[in-house]
Amino acid sequence: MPSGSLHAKLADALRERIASGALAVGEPLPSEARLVEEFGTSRGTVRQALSTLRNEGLIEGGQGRRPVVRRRPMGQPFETFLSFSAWVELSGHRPGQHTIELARRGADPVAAGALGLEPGEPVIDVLRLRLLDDEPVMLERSTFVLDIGLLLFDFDPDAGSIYAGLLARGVEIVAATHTIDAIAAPTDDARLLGVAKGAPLLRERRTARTTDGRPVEYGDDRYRPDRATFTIANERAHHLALVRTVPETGEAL
Amino acid sequence: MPSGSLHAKLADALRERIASGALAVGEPLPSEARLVEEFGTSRGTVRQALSTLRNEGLIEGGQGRRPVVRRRPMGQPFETFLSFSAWVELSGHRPGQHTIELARRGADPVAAGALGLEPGEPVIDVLRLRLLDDEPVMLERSTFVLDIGLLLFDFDPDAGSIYAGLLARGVEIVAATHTIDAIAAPTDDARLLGVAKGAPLLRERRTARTTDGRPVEYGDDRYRPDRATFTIANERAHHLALVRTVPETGEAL
DNA sequence: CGAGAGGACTTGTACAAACAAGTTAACCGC
DNA sequence: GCGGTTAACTTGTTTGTACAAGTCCTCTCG
Repeated sequence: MPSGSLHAKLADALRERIASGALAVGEPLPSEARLVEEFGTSRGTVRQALSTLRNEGLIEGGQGRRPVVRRRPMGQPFETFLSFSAWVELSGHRPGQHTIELARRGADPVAAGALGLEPGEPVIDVLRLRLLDDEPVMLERSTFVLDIGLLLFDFDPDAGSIYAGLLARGVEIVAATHTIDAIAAPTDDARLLGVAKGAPLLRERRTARTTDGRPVEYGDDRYRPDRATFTIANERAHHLALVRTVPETGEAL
Repeated sequence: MPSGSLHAKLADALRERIASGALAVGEPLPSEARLVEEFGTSRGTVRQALSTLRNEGLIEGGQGRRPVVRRRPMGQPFETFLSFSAWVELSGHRPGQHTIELARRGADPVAAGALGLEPGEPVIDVLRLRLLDDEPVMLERSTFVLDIGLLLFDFDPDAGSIYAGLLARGVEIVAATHTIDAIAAPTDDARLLGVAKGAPLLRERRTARTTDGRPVEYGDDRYRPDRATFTIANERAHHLALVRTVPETGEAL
């Protein structure tokens, strides 16, 4: 998808070469002069494209030395973090889901606070059990504001990602705030996830917003910590990237 | 600290104005033409400085519209995430620590694996109880490679940040990988942290590296989830920022 | 054989000019 | 008064040129 401007097309082309492996990890990129020759643009445009890739963390290097392809492209943080299905597939496993409840009711105080509503205002609640290779991994409680949540009745939530379904209907979620902590499993959650009551669960609470900054979803996801963890890689100056990872099996609780 | 190049100095100057409040949040920056006039540079240089600030997330804006100062500068993610002391102080609380053990012994298999050593190779183990307003919040188990760890005997670990002490001795930790999950508190940990045995703890395991990529520390931090959580804010395209936050008091476990 | 000088190559910085495209506000006509 | 057009202003894109500074290889000299 060439995004109009020349430097964007050039950046896309180079990204493509890196993704396809035409430019291997650790390998130096063609020199700027070479790229100028190949793409028929000016050096300024080439440098603008390279600057984009540098900001994305795809390449690194210093003065006098050709930039090299970075070790780990570390994926698309946003989509990966937002979508359970996308994460599981990226991990090489098979995602699944079972919708336990899809209901319209009054908002509970916590969700109402996060969504900027009054408690009791009508919202759409979704309770889904998420599976990884047919085993329960996560219990997802989502609360959507009414107009967005009503769209959920239009498609099958068991089919796949809710976010993908909403996106197809024009609802674009572009920002979210996540809080991660740990809780003891209540009786109901323990039964659904197949763990003992009181066992530690990894909890991620989420407020998701659309382009205009309006919060449209409040989520409370509870993971079996032996099946899912969160991983963060950070480097000084260069920004953070966060992805969920599947811990090695056989790890003791 | 003007970093030599003109565009870096210009970026520093603008950062300074934002930090000092001379450019308030939400306020538009001077136009590029205005900055050219004021600093006596070319427009390309001005644009390069603005590009830097944009990448740092300090400003945002689109074509035809003057860029505006962003809502939250969102701090220094790396230092904040690395240093317990810095985080607590930033949260407006009083940090404290009590070193329980500082020992030289053979590396256990997990730490050895993370540090690229053979199990049993000599390492330096540190066990510290971290306090927030005099109450225990986190139990920190760190394993340092021998040459780095020996430096710890030179200064008082109870005085403050180990990272600050190491930095003063020329050990610069610039990258780390963090894994977050939840575990049930073992008997010893429960006693030290003042929670019931089996209570859920938020665990962060960490491998920290120096400039050359060599892993020098493996850490296992266990938090009381009612006193510390992890928060992530992400926006599409724009990268992630992560900070630890103190949850509101009185929140039920 | 090793160390150092030199030069070719590469990226970083800075300036200048011109046009494209989006935003804003004033202005004019109805 | 209201709506649409226009014009000024602003940022985005692209090209061109020149020099500075760092890297890497080669060649020479001791």
